[in-house]
Amino acid sequence: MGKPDDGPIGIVAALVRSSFLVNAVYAKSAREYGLTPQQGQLLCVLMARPHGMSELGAMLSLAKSSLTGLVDRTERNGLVRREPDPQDTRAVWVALTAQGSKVAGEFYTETCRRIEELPGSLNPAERDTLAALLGRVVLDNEVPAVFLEPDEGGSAARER
Amino acid sequence: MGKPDDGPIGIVAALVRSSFLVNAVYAKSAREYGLTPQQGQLLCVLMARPHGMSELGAMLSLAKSSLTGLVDRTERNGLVRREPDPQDTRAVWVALTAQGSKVAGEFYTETCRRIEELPGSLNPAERDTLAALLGRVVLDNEVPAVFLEPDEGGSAARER
DNA sequence: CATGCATAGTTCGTCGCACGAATTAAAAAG
DNA sequence: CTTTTTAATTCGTGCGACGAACTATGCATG
Repeated sequence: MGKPDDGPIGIVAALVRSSFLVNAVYAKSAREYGLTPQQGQLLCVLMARPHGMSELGAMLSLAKSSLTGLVDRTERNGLVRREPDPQDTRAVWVALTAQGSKVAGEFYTETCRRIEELPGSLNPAERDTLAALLGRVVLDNEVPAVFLEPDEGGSAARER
Repeated sequence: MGKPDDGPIGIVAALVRSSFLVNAVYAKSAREYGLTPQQGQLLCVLMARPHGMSELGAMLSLAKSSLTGLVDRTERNGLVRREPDPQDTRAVWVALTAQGSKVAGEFYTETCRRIEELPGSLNPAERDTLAALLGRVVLDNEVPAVFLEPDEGGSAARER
């Protein structure tokens, strides 16, 4: 058998290295919008609709204190706001501000564009196959919607 | 057209969400070995062989000061050591210690196992297709070997 | 209605980690 | 020999992760 790195890589290395690639692209894009990757992620989740802290914490797999800090910093940047919950005075809803919607939309659109370029050497059928297979993996593992579908994100980004 | 979340997800959302999933699994695994994700990543890179700081910085896309700190902390944990470069007294090589090799091997093996389970609902042909397509994306984008192939990693982990 | 339990979120303390600018020391180029 | 380039570290700063403890509120029970 040839050297391992001469052959096709396995599913495990492929998944980990593609994750590294996506993280790098995501972080670079976020940085260009004055965001950290975590702030970008928060904004993307909130593009769909406002969320409670408990729900956000669960989606982002963060300790409660981590989320409090992240929302504090993002609120201080004027991108989100906390709103009281009329039904439960303990709870708050986190929503995008007008500026937050604008930044989130732009960040999201540009990040979509960059991520879309990554599989650039695949033909359309191969892309569809990759999307279908990865999509099943994501579905089966119940990954939260930390990034909207372009259809969802596009309409959310346009509703400004 | 049906609701966007009823249909198959697109390549962009698939890539970002699968990255989120892999990150979560990787972080959880690292944590169980007393490592942070960044330390785990450093150890995995070093499983192949010792690296210079410049090469490590390039592979991990880190600022030089960030890498210095990461190596400081991992050295303090007894998992890596800095060795002088006989050819260039400015430079250092970073290598795994005996304990570092052990921890890296165990972390790597367990993380492989967990990542391998993610596409559990795909049949073998589908897994091979996914690996081939993602592998091409990774290759075309020149992603560094931040995670060894199981063949490489297995032999590296066994060389103890 | 009062009490106890559960939940929502924040505060606190700590450590890891990211960056850029500046610095020191050594190697390379002229 | 001097100047430029390179390797890595130090410094200062801010972000982000955690767990424990806390405060306040809602819910269930007697």
